[in-house]
Amino acid sequence: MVQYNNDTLDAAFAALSDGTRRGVLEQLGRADASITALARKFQMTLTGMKKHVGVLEHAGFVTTQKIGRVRTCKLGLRRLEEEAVWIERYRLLWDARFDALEMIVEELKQKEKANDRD
Amino acid sequence: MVQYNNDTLDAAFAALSDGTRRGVLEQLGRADASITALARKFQMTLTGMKKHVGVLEHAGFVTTQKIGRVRTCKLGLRRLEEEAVWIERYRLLWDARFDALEMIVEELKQKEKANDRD
DNA sequence: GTTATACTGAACCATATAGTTCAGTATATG
DNA sequence: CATATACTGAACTATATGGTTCAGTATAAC
Repeated sequence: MVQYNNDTLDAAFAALSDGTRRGVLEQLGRADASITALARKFQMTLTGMKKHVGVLEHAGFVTTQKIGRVRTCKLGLRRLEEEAVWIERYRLLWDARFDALEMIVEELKQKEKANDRD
Repeated sequence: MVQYNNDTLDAAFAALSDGTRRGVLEQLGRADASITALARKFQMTLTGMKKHVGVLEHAGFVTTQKIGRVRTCKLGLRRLEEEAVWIERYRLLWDARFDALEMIVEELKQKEKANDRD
């Protein structure tokens, strides 16, 4: 019934709603990194960082690969395409809405003028 | 120490991470609406919808005004500017990162060729 | 072979989210 | 005035989030 759902988008925006995770994405934009390196940089336990990476991985923003004892994290193939599209679509809606409001305001002004003439 | 935080962005992305709230934004993009109207449209109690509207309001996406017994919700002044900027910046990072990767791949290919010639 | 490193998983904690019900208050309507 | 409507707030439930500690396992280094 509720077809307003889109789990992919939910997961993506939820992943982006945490400062640490946004920081991790920016970090990985500069260079791949191990869990340990990220944990140190963001002053957090390994376990804590692992969870954040898990969230980013689940959202498709990050992929990881374990070689030996080191798990290397890198940016995934998902490049915020969908999110950008959603936001853009919303912005268009917003613009349209406020253009409409302006028209109404304009209309009211005209009516007022007409009333003034009475 | 953790300067990766940005509560505004946190609140914005968190607000967008729920399908019902994204639906409400789209709805308000078409026309202002009361809590009751939104609750009916999204098949939810008044109290539940009030909470969603509260989240959107807190994030700055929606403003409300109570006249008589009706609280009318409309799009706020915040038009996802910051979010669009963040996402765009990330996308540039992403592109740069993958361009760099491509260069490395290219480099490896060259080395391989050189080895083949040995 | 011992020790250090890097991660992993389970369990726990505090708080937040998404929803509900129920009992109000305030405002329209007849 | 009586009743219906629209919202509000408190309290409760179930689940998720962001973090921790602690006890492992697997691999690398000496």
